[in-house]
Amino acid sequence: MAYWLFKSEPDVFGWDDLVAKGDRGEEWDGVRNYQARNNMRAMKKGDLGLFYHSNQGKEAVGICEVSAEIHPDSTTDDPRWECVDVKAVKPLPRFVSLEQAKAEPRLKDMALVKNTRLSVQPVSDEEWAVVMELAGL
DNA sequence: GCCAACGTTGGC
DNA sequence: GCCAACGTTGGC
Repeated sequence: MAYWLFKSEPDVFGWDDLVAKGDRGEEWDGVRNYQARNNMRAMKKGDLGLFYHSNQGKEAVGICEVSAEIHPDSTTDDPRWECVDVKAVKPLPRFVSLEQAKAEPRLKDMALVKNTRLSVQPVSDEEWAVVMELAGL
């Protein structure tokens, strides 16, 4: 199983919004970046991801799960853009901030730290384990 | 609100 | 196919 990180601005669509969607989850639409899309193409149903609040909070707040694999993005007619569905699994007992990630040597290569503008990122097994530790899981 | 980083677009 | 111009993201 692979791990990922999904970025969203809480003002637009935050963790609480995903939780409100329940088990059906929500389409991760609106991605217009090839790298991010390619990451979504690689996702399998059941993969887990960190839900990260960009701009406000700047912290990972919860764990979500890929509930549907890649399919066309319903918000555009452009066939290039596809997306997956995600659903909330559980909130993190302790949020893990960007600041913490930057301060943690084991996370120095994390895409979150190195490539701040990428909205859908892969997370390695090792990075996932460290984040879980910081989150109190 | 500013600006750096970076991706995309379009002229040549 | 290169590269300048432009747009967007996201941290600060």
